[in-house]
Amino acid sequence: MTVGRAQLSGPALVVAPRLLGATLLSEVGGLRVSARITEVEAYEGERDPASHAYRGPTRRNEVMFGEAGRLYCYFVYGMHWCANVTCGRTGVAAAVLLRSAQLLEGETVARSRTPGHPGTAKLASGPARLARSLGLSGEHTGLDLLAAGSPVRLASLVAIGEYEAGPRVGVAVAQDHPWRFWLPGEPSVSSYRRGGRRRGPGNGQTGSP
DNA sequence: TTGTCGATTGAG
DNA sequence: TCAATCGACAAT
Repeated sequence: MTVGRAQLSGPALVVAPRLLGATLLSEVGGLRVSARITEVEAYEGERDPASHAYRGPTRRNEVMFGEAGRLYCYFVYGMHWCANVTCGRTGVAAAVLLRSAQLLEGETVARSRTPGHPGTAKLASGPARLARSLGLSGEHTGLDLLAAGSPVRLASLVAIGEYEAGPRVGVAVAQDHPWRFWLPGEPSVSSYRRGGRRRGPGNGQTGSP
């Protein structure tokens, strides 16, 4: 199925599951790697406290306020890059974090970019490893994933029969809603980790008296 | 200008 | 369970 911008335009909670099973193609550095998306997370903009766009537009999150179907890469924990697909209408921030994927082509390239010796299924498991395997970083932010000549693009969407949903990984706020979506039974899907700290009084993190 | 914290990962 | 490691952003 060809990817239309309209399919990517809308609330992140609606668009996110549509990306499950889609093929992401990277030709960064002249090296071809493609992967099938198996796990995503939705980040709404100004109404989602966990979103980078929660406090309005800044230099970093600017692309989230643009048209749908662009790449948004951000740097986190002083060492990792993570990749998102923007999805809001122009002026309305929203994005879908690409958390995990199953490699289809370019395993050798992906392995050369990934430290350690992860098994094949884990090469693009977790947002930072996914970005690394596909060679994605800040310089690619803003790329149009739907443009034929783009070095990074969404090659196809697939009609997904079934998926599962749950809380976002490593996010301590807005745990009221299942924002994470994944394909059941896929070995590349990452495991759940609770968010670190909670905000506000009575954070309930005390162990025992 | 300074301080805090993070959409993670891998080791202990 | 914890350290690595640094950019973004809120608070001075």
